[in-house]
Amino acid sequence: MKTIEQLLESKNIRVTAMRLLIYKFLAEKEIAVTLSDIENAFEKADRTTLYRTIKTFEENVIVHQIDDGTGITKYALCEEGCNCDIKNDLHLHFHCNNCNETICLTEHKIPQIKVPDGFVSENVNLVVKGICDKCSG
Amino acid sequence: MKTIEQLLESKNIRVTAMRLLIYKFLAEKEIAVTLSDIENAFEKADRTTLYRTIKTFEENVIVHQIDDGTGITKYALCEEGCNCDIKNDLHLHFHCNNCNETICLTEHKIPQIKVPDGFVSENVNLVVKGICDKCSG
DNA sequence: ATAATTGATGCAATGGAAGTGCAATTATTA
DNA sequence: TAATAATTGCACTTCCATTGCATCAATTAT
Ligand SMILES: [Mn+2]
Ligand SMILES: [Mn+2]
Ligand SMILES: [Zn+2]
Ligand SMILES: [Zn+2]
Repeated sequence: MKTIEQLLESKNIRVTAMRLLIYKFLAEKEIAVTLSDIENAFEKADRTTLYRTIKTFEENVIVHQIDDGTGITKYALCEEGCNCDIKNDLHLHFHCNNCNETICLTEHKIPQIKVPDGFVSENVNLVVKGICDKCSG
Repeated sequence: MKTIEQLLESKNIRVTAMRLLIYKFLAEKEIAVTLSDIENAFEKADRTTLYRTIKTFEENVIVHQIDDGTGITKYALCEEGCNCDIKNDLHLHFHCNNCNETICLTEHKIPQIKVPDGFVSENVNLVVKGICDKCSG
């Protein structure tokens, strides 16, 4: 079990207070967050710093981007040992139409999708919308 | 085989020159188009009119919206007899990473996606990215 | 036919999110 | 300590989506 510091160092990312805070924030949430979610959580910090921090995380496969169709990009921590950079490792995302939260269903791998002759599938984005467990209870 | 006029009238949408032109434009294209694609095709017309026309079409299930992950909303005509408003009729979309075109693969229905207990699936967005038939040839 | 009403269009402005240039600050290395 | 490199903050920009309001056109009522 790596510490956050070790994780960052292993990817040659300098350990800064901001990066640790944002990482912890993401780790505590179990849902995908937008940049403005982060912004609201860290009002003292500048938006650009938050933006660049999350981009640094993204480039280094610490978080992955989620396009859930709301038009606003969301981010979530990659799982231990996930291979978000490798096309076939993609998992399913669920967007709740009631509470508007988006979560990673990391257990649910995306089924193989057949495409017509001549088409080459490189990667797949699958978002299921509906009512989440908390809202359907 | 309905004329465009009949289609519009059947949905209580007034037949205007602009609406006919935009409908024909969409019908000629076999790919999904952005608002600025339409804008470029009708430089004399105002963007707002084009925008509202497409929104009118969307509300009346004449076109459907496609979120292919490029960040820009695209639109395509609904098929004859399609039920885009009914959740299970959704089809697959393919986005080409080479030519950047997005097309409807209307023949390819989305497989049933299982979600965990407590979750209710209402609708699914599935976008496959890769190389299209024209670009892979 | 004319007036009243409703809807369509055009212009201007707004808002939100994403992204960039540059200067200032902070951390690392020489 | 000095030189260097990376991070942060501020201001600004761009792009797309959306709205308010005035005007214009079409439909309906008188
Ligand atoms: Mn995820
Ligand atoms: Mn389609
Ligand atoms: Zn919910
Ligand atoms: Zn292509």
